Amino acid sequence: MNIYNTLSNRLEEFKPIEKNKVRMYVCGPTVYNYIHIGNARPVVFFDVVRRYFLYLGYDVKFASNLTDVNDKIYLQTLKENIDELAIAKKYSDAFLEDAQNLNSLPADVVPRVTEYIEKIVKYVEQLIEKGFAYESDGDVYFRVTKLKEYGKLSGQKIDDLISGARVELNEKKENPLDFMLWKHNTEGNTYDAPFGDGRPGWHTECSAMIDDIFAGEVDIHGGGSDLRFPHHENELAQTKALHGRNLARIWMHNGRLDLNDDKMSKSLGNTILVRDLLKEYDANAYRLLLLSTYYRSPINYTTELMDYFKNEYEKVLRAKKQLFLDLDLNDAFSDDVFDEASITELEKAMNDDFNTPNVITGLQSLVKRINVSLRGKDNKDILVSLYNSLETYLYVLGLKIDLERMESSDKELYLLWQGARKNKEFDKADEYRKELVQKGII
RNA sequence: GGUCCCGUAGCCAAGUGGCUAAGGCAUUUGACUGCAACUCAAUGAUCACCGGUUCAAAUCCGGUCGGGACCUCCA
Repeated sequence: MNIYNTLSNRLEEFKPIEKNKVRMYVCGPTVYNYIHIGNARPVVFFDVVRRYFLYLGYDVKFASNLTDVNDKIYLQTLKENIDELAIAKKYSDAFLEDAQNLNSLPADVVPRVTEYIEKIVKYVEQLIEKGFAYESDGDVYFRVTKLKEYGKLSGQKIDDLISGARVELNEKKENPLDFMLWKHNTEGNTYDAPFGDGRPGWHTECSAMIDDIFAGEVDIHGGGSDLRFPHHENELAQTKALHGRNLARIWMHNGRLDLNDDKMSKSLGNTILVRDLLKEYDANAYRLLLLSTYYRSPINYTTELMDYFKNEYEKVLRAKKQLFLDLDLNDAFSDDVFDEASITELEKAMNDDFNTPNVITGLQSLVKRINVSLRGKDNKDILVSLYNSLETYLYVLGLKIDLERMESSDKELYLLWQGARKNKEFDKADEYRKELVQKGII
């Protein structure tokens, strides 16, 4: 399996650090608001990455943090008139709920900054001891110039970054690029630390959490491409400084989602919240939309595009329903037969840096074969193998279609419908059909 | 100023050196059908432009034009 590594800017063959295990860490949100549909892209994409490793039989440990201590959370308290912990709780819960409604598997570990203050403080202390960080008027900063490789992940040189000219002036810093590990003078909740009351800086939490949860490098560290710099660069810098090693073998960054050709951002006010989208559209349809473009490419979200994937999803749904019905009527389910060609297609696409667009093409052709086989009254062995293959696709893509086997009375009803049609008793047939539709059977 | 990405049919989108450039939507046509829905089949590309390398380029190199990202909180 090849994965594109942002650190090396090339495809690399995936080799787990520990045999048959995958350690994944994906940056989660700062919980000061509901997430929008662009925030959902990494939530869905890295879920698919994880699902594929699970499908391959890897033992996957998946951690994704929640940043629940942050200035933005404090600012939100002013709007909502509840305290920081309540804001954090409200939007943490909302995020986890949204992720679940998007059919993403819950993370194995969900570390929160509030639970990690002590470890973060200790992390900062160690960086000070090693000379990579310094105190300045109660703040603590990371000394970027001490680390020769700073800039490697983002492909930037320190001098170029400085000449970027939009770096804020801050007299407390030795160098404008130095980033904050601990913020002393701050409004809202503060925490005790040897260098003074304050709050952790943004970047340190992930490094400290990964150290704690995985006790070493992770195989894959993921997040949106806008986290590459400065967030991930700084996480990497801290780890290099403290342990002299990388934080992750492979760094993966997903592309952005635009809305009608504009960047979607809360400050522009052109966001669509996940929870609003899901009132109108099935989560499966949105997953298809997100996965229909290669993960590193941008997606331009429009209503037309969403409607298109709504239709595409409904085709998949109909095919599964009809196939399921056919197998159910004949009691023809069986676990161990697959359509090899479509499984091979799935694996080939996924092994090629998670080429989900081609997986979806495979899904579409599978759906077509199902339709043809159902019409052609192919034998049950073929139908069940197609069914099991479809289930594999749906699992990897995280499309959730739950169907229940019919009660015997429903089976009878179905047969009555078929019989009435055969006998040209169309009034009766239409009644049966109506009832079957109501019950969601056809 | 620095770093980087993209430009494939009306639309979405694979392919990144080698048979006739995947697939889907829309369009048009046909088949199936008691009606309806569904479904199936057929239907379109000088791969932004110019030049170069090569036996061979959408794919590599140079240039032109156009669009965009990051360097600042942001998935």
